[in-house]
Amino acid sequence: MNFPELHGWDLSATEAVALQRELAQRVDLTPRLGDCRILAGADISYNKFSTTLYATIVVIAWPSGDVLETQDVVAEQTFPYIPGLLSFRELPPFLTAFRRLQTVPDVVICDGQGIAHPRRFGVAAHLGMWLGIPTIGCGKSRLCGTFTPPDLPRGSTSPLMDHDQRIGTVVRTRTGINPLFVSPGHAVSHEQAVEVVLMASPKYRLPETTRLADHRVNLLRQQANAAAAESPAYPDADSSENLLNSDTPEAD
DNA sequence: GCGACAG
DNA sequence: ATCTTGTCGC
Repeated sequence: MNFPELHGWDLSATEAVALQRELAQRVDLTPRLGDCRILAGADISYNKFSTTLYATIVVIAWPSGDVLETQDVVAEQTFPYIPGLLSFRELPPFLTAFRRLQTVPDVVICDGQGIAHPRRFGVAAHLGMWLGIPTIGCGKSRLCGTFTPPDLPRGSTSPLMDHDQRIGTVVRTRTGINPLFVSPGHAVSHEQAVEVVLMASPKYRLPETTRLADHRVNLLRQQANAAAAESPAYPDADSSENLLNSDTPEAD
């Protein structure tokens, strides 16, 4: 995919919040979503206490579910996780992966919120503004807003409200299972966002795109861990003590 | 000041 | 998000 640089990423948390307020003004949710035959999912994983991020994009055909393309990226974290500023941590590696993508998806389903965000600029809205294609926020939990739990049957919904404004929809994708938090990211309506998420989640709680990306990104990380254990860049302290100290006199 | 807080 | 075994329920 090809897309222009929207802004730089060398920001403080304060600057990031200011940028969100600025960019949120330009969010355009005018529905421009046509056919949904090519869906994309994106996910990130990392080792606890590590700053290395593993990112994966999975593109699938629908309704066949066939995987059309995947892209993996390993990158160092450039921004920490701060609630409300998730996109500044996750978008840099995602954008690298999307640049390498040969297939242009009809819609991207993101892990996290779209406009259901304190400044109406969650990760899906931010990604959509960069890519210029329809995106949907589909979080497993709530960032902000109030709601009444939807009825138990799959397909039941309940509006996610921030005071008097609707910012998303709480959607039950499996009967009796915890609902998802769905909101428009870019170029989609509330209704379309819900429709797409329900379509992409026929059997499990999470959309197939999210499940596939989640599975693959964890394989990527675990394989990297195994490779690192097999041929470490630097031997661990215990096994290297003798080698490292062989020409170093002991202290008195 | 206190509680909440996507991944 | 990650760590982590078994277990309760449809």
